[in-house]
Amino acid sequence: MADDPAGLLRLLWLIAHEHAVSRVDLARVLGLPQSTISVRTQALLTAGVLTEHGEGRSAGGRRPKLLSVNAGFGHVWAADVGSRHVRIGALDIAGTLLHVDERPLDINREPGEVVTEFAAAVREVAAEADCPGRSLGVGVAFPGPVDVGAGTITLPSRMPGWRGFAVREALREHFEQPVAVDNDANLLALGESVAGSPGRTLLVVKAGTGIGSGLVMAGRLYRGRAGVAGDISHVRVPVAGERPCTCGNRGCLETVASGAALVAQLREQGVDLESTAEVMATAEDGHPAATTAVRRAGLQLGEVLATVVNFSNPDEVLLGGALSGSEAFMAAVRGALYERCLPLATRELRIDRVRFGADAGLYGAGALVLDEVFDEAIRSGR
Amino acid sequence: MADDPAGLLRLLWLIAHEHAVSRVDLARVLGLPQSTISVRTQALLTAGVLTEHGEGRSAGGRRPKLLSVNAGFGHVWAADVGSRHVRIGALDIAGTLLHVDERPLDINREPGEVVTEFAAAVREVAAEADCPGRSLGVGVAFPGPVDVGAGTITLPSRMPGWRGFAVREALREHFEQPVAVDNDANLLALGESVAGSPGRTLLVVKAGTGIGSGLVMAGRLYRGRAGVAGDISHVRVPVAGERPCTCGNRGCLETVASGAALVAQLREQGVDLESTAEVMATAEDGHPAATTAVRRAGLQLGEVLATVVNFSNPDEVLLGGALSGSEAFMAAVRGALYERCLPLATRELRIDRVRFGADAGLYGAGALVLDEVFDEAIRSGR
DNA sequence: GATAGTTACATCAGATCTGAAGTAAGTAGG
DNA sequence: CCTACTTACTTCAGATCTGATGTAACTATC
Repeated sequence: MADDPAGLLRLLWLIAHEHAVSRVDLARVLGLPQSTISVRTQALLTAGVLTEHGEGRSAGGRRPKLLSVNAGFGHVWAADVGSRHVRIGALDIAGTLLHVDERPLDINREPGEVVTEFAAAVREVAAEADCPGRSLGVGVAFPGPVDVGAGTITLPSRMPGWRGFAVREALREHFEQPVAVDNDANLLALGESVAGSPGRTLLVVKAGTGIGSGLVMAGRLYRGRAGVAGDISHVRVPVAGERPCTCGNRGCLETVASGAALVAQLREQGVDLESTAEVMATAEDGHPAATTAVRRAGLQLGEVLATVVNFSNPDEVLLGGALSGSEAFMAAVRGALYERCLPLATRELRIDRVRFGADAGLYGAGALVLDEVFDEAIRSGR
Repeated sequence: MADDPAGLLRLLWLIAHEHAVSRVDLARVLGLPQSTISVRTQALLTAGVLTEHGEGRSAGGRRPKLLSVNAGFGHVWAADVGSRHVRIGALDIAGTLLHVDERPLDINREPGEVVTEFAAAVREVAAEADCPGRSLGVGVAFPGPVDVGAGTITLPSRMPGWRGFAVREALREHFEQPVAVDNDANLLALGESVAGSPGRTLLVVKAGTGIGSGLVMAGRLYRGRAGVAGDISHVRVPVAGERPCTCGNRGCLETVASGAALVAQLREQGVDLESTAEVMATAEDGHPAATTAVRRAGLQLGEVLATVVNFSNPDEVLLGGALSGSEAFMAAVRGALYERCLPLATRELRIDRVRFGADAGLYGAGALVLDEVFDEAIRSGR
């Protein structure tokens, strides 16, 4: 549990999605001894998170007892905060998304106000949705470095005025429930790791308005010393030349391959666009300038990722964020990676989109709170 | 122990170097509970690795029992295999180097022959040296990717004909002792981590004839999926243009910043040189072309490291290998890192040379075997 | 020189995890 | 319907680690 923050959650996920339904299945899929599974499921049964409902078909021996997740136990709220909007969703305790909605939210204001507005938005969505059980916690992904231990925003290049702001405390006051916060790219990575095979090393990249990445090793999210691990947006790339970046430096990847950069580039060329989403829609419509720009962004990102892949040697590279929706973008990234990485590093490397598309961040934010919720549930139910 | 391969070794290191002499000291320095230290020291005392010799000064209470390492328990042999030479050393069980020697060794031949010659060289050195106790094991660092689990050479760009060769087995037959093998950059990293503060994340770079790096997180060496993690030598750098690399690709860092590249560059300019060592000596003598070349190599490496540092966000960046001996090289790397990294990533980042200079690989190779030796000693002495 | 406070170390009980053995409950074949 | 084999799950003992408590041995103070 402690050595795998997503341990119990992955177990529930497997049960809920019928990838594993009996204790033996779980042991096999998770690569853990049956005794360990037996103890853990027992704890979850006692806590009321799991229930048993009858028996399955025999495979030549004793029939397995069928496990299922007790949906009535409750749900959590997850949110993925963007520059202009916030995506809000409810997840059941197995980490499955029950309901999603998107609301406008301007984060370029006084943090306290934003938090209040955010809380109201969540309550609104909650009133509309019909989620089973009571709400157990809230997880939020922010578009910038977060000090997870302290629950504060570290250095918000896209969130001016938020420096050092104690978001977690502010949110807890509004919700009076467990609250967990982290960086959006990290949570993208965490969400994918829960649904993926255990023990694999994942490099998950969020290519949206900004660019970020998260690394999951052996089920653990690696956050680095200052919690800024995974930053690849300020790597110098030759084609960026001397273009100034929000970080104060010049020639960063972000100035040529981020959604924000694409918007700027296309506007320079006289294409009337305002958001990353519009860029993607325009490219999808076959607009030549937009398509070329998206493809170039993929090549640039791929070049940078090649360095990171050679260095960290992951099992999978997963791409999320708005740009990853484009086939041309994905192809460009793949091409650059295969061309520039060592054969040994790419031989069995899986390069793919994140499983949950635009909702991937929500799955991760949900996973982060759920981990706390289960710890609490098991501790108290003993 | 299991979660920190250098656990016992670090403990012994602290005792031997008088950084910690009593159990309470150890607990404080290692950040572990006293009870754990008590149990571990007891096991080491029983195994005969540690001894108690009298008591220390009181600090206002009960006098501490002084611990010391039993040098008579034995020693291990460590080797750092280079392209043309092999560096051979003996380390006591605290991981301290007792004796070093360097011998010529041509690895561009049939692996079996090389191993035989290597074993003979070790025995020669051993005959000359007067090391306390018996030999307990052998650790060897190779200049290429090693499959540590299987004990084989993976893909030896600098060791043609070694592909898949079972070095560990071959060595074990010669020495009839525990043998441990790994990549040289990995062992450089491991060696530094034992002597450094526990729990820190270290990015250790070997800049010699080739370029490699190793990452240590929370005392654990990260080897990646295929055991090729840490490769940064085949990243594309703009100044390398279309220069062909041994990896089959073009424009790699290795073609401009490695010792081999410097030799080639300077020879093109009419400077008569053959080895990386000569390049460094020439630069040290103030030869302008050599100095410029070394400095440029540092800048190139620094640019690439900036990406890796932003991504992995370590506590320390440590440089080893022949090039790191140059002040100009170090300054260039530092400069590039500070210029290109995020302020958050460099704010408390330590950038330095490896503690043990040319012997750093030996410390790591020794640490790797010693870990096995202690496991064995404790298991049998029970 | 009794008392209180400090420091160092040992020991133990509780928690977690896991391998091995045990129990339960089926199928298949005669 | 009895025996042998499978499969599924439980239980238990042993290992490791650690927080809490206990013991030992000293210093300082009145």
